[in-house]
Amino acid sequence: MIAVSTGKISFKEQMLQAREDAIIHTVNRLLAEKGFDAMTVDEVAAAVGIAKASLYKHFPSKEDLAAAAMVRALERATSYLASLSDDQAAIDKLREVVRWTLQVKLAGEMPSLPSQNSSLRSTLLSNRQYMDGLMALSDRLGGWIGQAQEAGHLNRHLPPIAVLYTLYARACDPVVEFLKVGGQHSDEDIMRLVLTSCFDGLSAR
Amino acid sequence: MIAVSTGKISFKEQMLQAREDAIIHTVNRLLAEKGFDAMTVDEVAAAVGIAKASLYKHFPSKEDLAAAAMVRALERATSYLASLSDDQAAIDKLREVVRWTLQVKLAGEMPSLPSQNSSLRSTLLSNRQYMDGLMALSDRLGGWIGQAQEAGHLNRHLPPIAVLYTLYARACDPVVEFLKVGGQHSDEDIMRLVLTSCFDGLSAR
DNA sequence: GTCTATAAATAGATAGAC
DNA sequence: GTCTATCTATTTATAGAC
Repeated sequence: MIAVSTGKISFKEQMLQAREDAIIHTVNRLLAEKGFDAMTVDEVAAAVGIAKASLYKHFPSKEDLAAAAMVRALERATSYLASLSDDQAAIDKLREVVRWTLQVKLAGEMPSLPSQNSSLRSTLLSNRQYMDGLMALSDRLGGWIGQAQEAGHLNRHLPPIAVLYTLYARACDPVVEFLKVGGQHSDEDIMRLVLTSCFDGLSAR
Repeated sequence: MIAVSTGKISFKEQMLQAREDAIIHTVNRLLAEKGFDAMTVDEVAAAVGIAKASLYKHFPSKEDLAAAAMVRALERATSYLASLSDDQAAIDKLREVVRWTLQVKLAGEMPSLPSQNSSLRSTLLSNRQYMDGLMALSDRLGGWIGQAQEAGHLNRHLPPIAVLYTLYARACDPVVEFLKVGGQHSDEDIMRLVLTSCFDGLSAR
């Protein structure tokens, strides 16, 4: 049945896809709000408005729910990367990526997972979509990091992998939440502060 | 019964204290290893070698166990701060503090708690020892941050509170773990890299 | 595929004897 | 205070009707 589809089947598939989109959106929000451990499957089902058993027809486990949300997040990130003009210097694109990350985070839409959870970890490692998405993202960022180092814009003494990890870490930087709950700074302020400390460091220049 | 103690009572109290020390040490290790959510009270009791019910005679809840470990960690930090010479420049003391933090972390002895957990959060907020210790530590670091800014060593455009949070965040920086599991860098390398990106930033100088 | 109802397992906390 | 045994609540996951 390759390349054959009736309108009815397509419609059904669209409905299915739409529901899964809603599920993933809810999971994404809950992962951003309370994290993987505090998020319960009952909660997800209730928020989506379907029975828990129905949820398990779409995703075989809680870990797979989280994985689907992470795949979606990676797609959003990759999509944003593609929107950046090739005319910009690599260092500027990297700054823009971090800014975008902080924006998503401040909007409460950045899912974050505990790096210690082993069952979650193995699910992610065996998820091809996730691993491929992560590799694609890392390759692209890695390329820009190399370019920025060659151009003398990024510290050449830092291994590219360390730079990459440091950029990724902005997606779960607790400084953002701390400053936000402090209430003394606007979102724009927070982004500026974190961007400054990330790229320029704490020391005076 | 103030300032009165028999040898017997003192001995009993010493035994009690020793046991609680062992409990706190175990909790500290487990919090560093697997985090608060993954740590179970059964596990703590088994590791200490006592029954779970006995554990609950010492600490009324899992949250209080974690709080006790955090108080201990704050004491260790404060003790380290006190060991730093007043002759050093404030900026150097701050660098040393971060280096010490990374060392403890790399040794697998830095407990870290989820900032989202609300029951844990309220337990910590109502724990006087914890709050006092945190305040004392923050005051001291805050003083050094101010001095370093006045001396022109720290970026004056960053609010001291943002600097403080950024320093605290090194205690739960995932970059450290990522680089460590990568296996390509020694602990000394990792400390150098994280210290560089923290104080000097990713951008070239 | 969606539902209700329930299984199965886990974990925080406690009762009561000693 | 320490123990064994148990309670209670929660949560992941599934059975089975429709």
